[in-house]
Parts: sequence; C-alpha cells; structure tokens
Amino acid sequence: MARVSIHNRQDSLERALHLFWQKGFHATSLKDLEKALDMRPGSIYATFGSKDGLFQEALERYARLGLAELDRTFQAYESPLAGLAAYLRALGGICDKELPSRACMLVKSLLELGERERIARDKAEALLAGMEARFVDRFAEAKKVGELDSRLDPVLLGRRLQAEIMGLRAFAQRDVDSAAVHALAEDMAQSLEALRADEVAEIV
Amino acid sequence: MARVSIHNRQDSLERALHLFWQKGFHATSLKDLEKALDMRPGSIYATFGSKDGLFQEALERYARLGLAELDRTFQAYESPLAGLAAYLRALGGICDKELPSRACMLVKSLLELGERERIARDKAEALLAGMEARFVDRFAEAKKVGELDSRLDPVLLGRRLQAEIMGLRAFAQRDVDSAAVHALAEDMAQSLEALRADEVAEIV
DNA sequence: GGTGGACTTGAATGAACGCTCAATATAGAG
DNA sequence: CTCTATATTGAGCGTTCATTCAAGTCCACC
Repeated sequence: MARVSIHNRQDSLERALHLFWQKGFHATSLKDLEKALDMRPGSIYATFGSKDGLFQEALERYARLGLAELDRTFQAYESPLAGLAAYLRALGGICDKELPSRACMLVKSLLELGERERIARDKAEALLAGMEARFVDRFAEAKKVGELDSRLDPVLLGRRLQAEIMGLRAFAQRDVDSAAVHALAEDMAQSLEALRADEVAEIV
Repeated sequence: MARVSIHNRQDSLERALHLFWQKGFHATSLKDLEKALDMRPGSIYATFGSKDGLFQEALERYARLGLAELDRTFQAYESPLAGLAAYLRALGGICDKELPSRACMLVKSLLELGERERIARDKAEALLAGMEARFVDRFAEAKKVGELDSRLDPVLLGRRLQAEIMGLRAFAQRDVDSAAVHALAEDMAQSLEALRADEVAEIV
C-alpha cells in the first residue's frame, strides 16, 4: 500500500513513559520527547494526537505493567498475606534498581496535575483505585481462607496498604540510603504478617 | 526617606504559598502570582528575586507553619504517643478543611522538582528531614518515659509514621469521601497507640 | 517503473514563559 | 516646596512552549 512506519509504537510509548515518569508532565517538553523518541513533532502528533494523549497512554502502560508485576508476585505465593508481604519487601529494594523515579508515577501525577489536565488526573485516580482494589481483593481472599481475622475490614486494610506503599515510595524518593528503605519496608511487611489470624488472636 | 511599600511581605508570601501549594511549582505562572499578590512583575522581582526564590521562601513558610502546628498538638498532650496519635486523627479531618491541597506541599515538591530546581528540591528534602526528626524525637521521648518498649527503634518508628502521613495525605488527595480518610487515619492512630509498652508486652 | 498513499519531516505558528529596566509615583528630609 | 531615595509600573525582551501543515520520502502494488 504505502510507506511502512520506522517506529515501533510500543517502544516509543516505553521511552515516553520513562521520560514522563522521571520528570513529570509539566517538566517534560516536546523537545525532550522528540529527542527520546527520535521522532519529529509531526510524527509524534500523528501517532499520539497530543502531549496529553501521549501522557495518558504512558499512564495506562505504567499501570498495566505495575499490575502485572503485582499479580506475578501474588501468584508466586499461595498465601495472600505472604504475597502482600513479599510485594512490600520487593519494594524495599527499589533504591537498588535503576528506575526513572522511585516514586509511583500515579501518585506523582495525582499530586502534580490540576484542573487543566483533568482527564489525565482522573485517569491516574482511576488507575490508583484499580490498584487499591487489587489489594482489597487479596485481603478479602486472606479473610476467606482464614488467614485474616473475620473482624478486620479488607477495604480498610487495602487502603492502608496502598497508603503505606505511597509513603514508602515517597520516602525512597528522598536522598536516603538503601538500607533505610529496606528497613522501612521490612517493618511494614512485618506489620502486615502480624495480621495473621493466629497472631491476632493473642491481642484481641 | 522615600516611598513606603504598600505590600506586606508576609501577606504576599502567604498568598504565593497558597498558589504554589495548590498548583505546584511548574503550573504556577508569574501571571498567576501577579494576580494573586496584586503586584506587577517588577515588584515581585524586587521583593523576592525570582520565581525560584519566592517558591523557596514559600516552602520554608509552609514547613514553619506545619512544624508549629505539630508542636502545638504535642504540647496539648503530656503523653508523647497520645500526641502523635492526636496529630494523626487531626489529619483525618483534612478533607473537611478548606486547604489549597490536601497533599503535603513538601512531598508534592519532592516529587515534582527535578535537577533544574535542585536548590528548592534540596530544601524540600531538608524540611522533610526536619519533620521526620520531630517525630523521631517524640518516639524517643515516649521510650524515655516508658511508654514505648525499649526494643523498638525511634528512628524507624519516626520514619514509618512520616511515611504513613505521606500516604494518608496522598490518599486524601484522591477524590474519596471524608469518612474514608477519617477511617484510615483512625486505623493508623490505633496502630500507633498499640505500641504502648503495656500492650506490646502481650504480643512479644 | 510508474503511481498512489501512508509516513515523516521541520520550518513556522501564536501564545505563554520568566524576567528586565527605563519611566513614573510617592513619601519623608531639608 | 524641592529634592532625594525608594517602590511601583508595565511594555517589551528573548526564549520556549505545544501544535500545525505543506512538502518530501519511501514502499507496495499494478
């Protein structure tokens, strides 16, 4: 038919995600994107529509990859609580990885975006709600299999866990040493494991 | 001598703080500031030097007010743990107040600012470290008066508390209802109170 | 080996950005 | 009242912003 594209859409999106995650929406200019994607403005607009559109797709990709990692961790542990604790401990090693940012991109977006970027902001909120639901679901599962005391509320626990993760990653964004982040994550993981029904029984 | 200023520096700074806290550094333009401060660019630059300079002063003011409120809460409670729990519960009502943002401005800045605004970023980090130190100090005090088991580490507890607050306020930034935030804060407060030495004894 | 059509290019757009400075206004000192 | 010192003004600086589009490029197909 016609000329074939020299760019892989997924790959371009991955590079854009890297940049947006690192610098945030406002601080990432089209110049930056042109360089990172090795595309001229016309191509970027033909492919993604607008800077906002590209950002929203990047957000979705970020959340999709994050959820996949979450599920991978959960599937590696039969026990829901153990899976959640393992996820927390894995987050403790976030300083040792080479990432665009140690903070969660959804939280960065939630805090950065205002009324003028409402659509992207709402998307970030929705994606965060989706992650929260995943946590809630695991706690509900833990309750079902008797790991969790029946008096505990999975919704509250899920929110609390998400809040702890947000805090952990915001803390990691500071220029602190890796050991401190590991210690904090370990502490959170232990609190989580302390919810196990047989242990809770002792203090109720 | 000469013409007297028609603007109160503190008042101008307060208005700038309001704007920066609400919209963040990048999304706040000089046009916005001119309107909010009712000052023309020349006056703003004569008074504060630059947009960065104004932002840094706003950050400092924010932290100073935040620390003052912290200390006010602590002084209202003889027991360190009770003071910390009260501060958490007060944060639970953050949705009911009219604030520029429900998220912490220091965290917003930490997540938003990059290499190009390094000075302001470092300032935000330092101010966060200062708040963390305040929490650590209260936990150390709790340990000293025997409220806290001697095996617990005040530094870790302080960091954990700060992380929880960061998470709580990031959660509150989402479009959730006030009751959910109250419940989350209450849950965190109860975890904190469960650290009381006499209760810890039961599970150790 | 044209030719059609999708992809790419990059100069150009107007708007918005942070910021400057010569001009102006104003109040106290003499 | 005049002079002087400082505060304020706002037009305008050069730059950068996101975005557009006419022109050019290249491949599949006839």
